[in-house]
Amino acid sequence: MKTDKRYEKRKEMLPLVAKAFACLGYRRATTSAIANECGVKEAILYRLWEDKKAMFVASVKYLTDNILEIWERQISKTLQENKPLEVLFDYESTHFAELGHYMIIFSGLNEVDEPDIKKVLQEMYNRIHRYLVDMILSYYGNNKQDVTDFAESTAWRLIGIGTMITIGKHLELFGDSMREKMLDKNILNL
Amino acid sequence: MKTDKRYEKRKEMLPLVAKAFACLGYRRATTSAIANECGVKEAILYRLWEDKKAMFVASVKYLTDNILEIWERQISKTLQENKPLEVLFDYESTHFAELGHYMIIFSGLNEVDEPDIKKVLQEMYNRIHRYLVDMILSYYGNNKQDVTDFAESTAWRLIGIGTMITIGKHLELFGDSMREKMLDKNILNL
DNA sequence: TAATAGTGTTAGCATTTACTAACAGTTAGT
DNA sequence: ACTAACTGTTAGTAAATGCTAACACTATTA
Repeated sequence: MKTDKRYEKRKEMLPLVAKAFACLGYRRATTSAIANECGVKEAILYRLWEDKKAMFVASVKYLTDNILEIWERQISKTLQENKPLEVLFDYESTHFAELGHYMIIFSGLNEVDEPDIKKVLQEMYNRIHRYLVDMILSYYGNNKQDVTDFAESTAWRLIGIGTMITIGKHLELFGDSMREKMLDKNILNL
Repeated sequence: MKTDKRYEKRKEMLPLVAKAFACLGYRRATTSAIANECGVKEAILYRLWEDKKAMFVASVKYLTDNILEIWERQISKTLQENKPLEVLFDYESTHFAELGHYMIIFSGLNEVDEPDIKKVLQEMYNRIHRYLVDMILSYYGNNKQDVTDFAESTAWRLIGIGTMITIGKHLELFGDSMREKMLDKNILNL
């Protein structure tokens, strides 16, 4: 039926739409630029999503899934030898910002007066935060209240540090060695 | 002469121009919106600055000065009783993101392919970073190499945490108590 | 007073941009 | 084969936006 086909098509296009947003940000990713990236005409995109905002919302969701999947895969790959949190630190300290998923967030933050966009960004941050919290808790193997508090604030801090690493890379503020120092495991009092 | 008057006018308008950019971001701050905020017509702005980009660059510089001045004032106010870094922590843990100076940065990050914008953002980050590094160094009262390394990476981390606090406030991700925990002095191993 | 420079306002231009109508060709079901 | 739905393309529209020309008015200077 109609909806089935649309669903398929959306699934096929979404990575490309998301890529356009991730490279250009919300405003600069004009509908024509997105269509170009997808190798189709604008009218086709508008048959798959109601408007540009809907394309953006779908892209944020997609990229969130994407990041968590990559982390998950990376962790399970080396689960035998290392603790998850350490794997994540090692991975991110070298790969952070490689995917270029960040522009979409910064540009989205400028559009928060659109409720849909605000909501999807909240969901994204909360999902990533929850994932990190769980990992920190399992690292310490403890669920007492004060540890939970520590895990939650630490998780937010880690996301912040990651953001700064991203900005630093984007603006060429510092090099690889600084990036590694910023994500040194010592900052967790390990 | 001509330039003198222009200089005066610019100085008078700049805080309002900056406010428009800070509230709306680069793209949403249309020249008409900026002019509105200033209570003048667009043509007048274009007699003071070459183009919108120049207005933005001037605004970023202005806001950087502004932040550093506020910090400086806050520190000198309580210098007798506390160490500068602690004052800054206390101050920021309650006031962070109050000035709303952040939108201008996020929106600027989407325009980095404009060399002027990239440059002014780099300068801004480097100035703030240097300021924090000096403060951390003076806190530890030591200039050995490893301490410098620590101070530099810690300063970037602090800016990152501040950024996350800002985003958290903007997106209503967490409340005041979390903000305080995130900027707890313990994270400096004090 | 006359000439020059500066200020404020209007109107508008050229371009971009999100979005759509409509048509031609194709596929699919009966 | 015939109808109906879908796909791809063209062309275009209405609004927004960065920016400017040009005019009337005022202040300044010679």
